[in-house]
Amino acid sequence: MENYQMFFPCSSGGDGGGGLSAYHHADMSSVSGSDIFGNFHGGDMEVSGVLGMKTEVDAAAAVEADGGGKKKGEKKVRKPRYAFQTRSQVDILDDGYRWRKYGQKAVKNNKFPRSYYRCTHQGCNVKKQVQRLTRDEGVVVTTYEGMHTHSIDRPTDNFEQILSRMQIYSTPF
DNA sequence: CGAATTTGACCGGCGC
DNA sequence: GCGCCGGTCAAATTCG
Repeated sequence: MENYQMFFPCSSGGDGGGGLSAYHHADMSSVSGSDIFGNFHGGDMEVSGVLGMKTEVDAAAAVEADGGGKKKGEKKVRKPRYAFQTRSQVDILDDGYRWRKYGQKAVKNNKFPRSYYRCTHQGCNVKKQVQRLTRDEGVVVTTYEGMHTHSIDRPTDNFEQILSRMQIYSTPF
């Protein structure tokens, strides 16, 4: 009933994301290694269509207000991270939600800074990251973290509409 | 006037 | 134990 926030419910088993596994911030100290999505399209594998997505369940800290005074034994709430790689020259990939930029940091492996966004909805602690690939400025990686607990504030007709919008921004020459 | 955005500083974790 | 990197928050500013 409340699963329309998922753009792509295709995160089901099947592939299990066996193709994409480059998103690891483990080697933050090592210069060569944290090439996020660097080899993603480095070879011949490029985003032909509109986006390349990777779904991964990463165990992270649980930061949820329980409202019940004391809370212990927090269940391992995995924070699903969804990375969308889109080909667009503009970083304003409006998916229909309201985002508030709360930080911007530059990455070593990227000459472009990474933007941190957060959902402005109360109780919706969804975070979004937007990063541009150094090798391809036309490629924007949007990483969604968390799940929206409210409906979209924008008239989202269909995925095709969003995709169409993305294509509009993407001007292939 | 209110909300959103910007930039800087601070904090925590991990590595060495 | 110290240093470095990444991430987040906070205050000030700007735009609508």
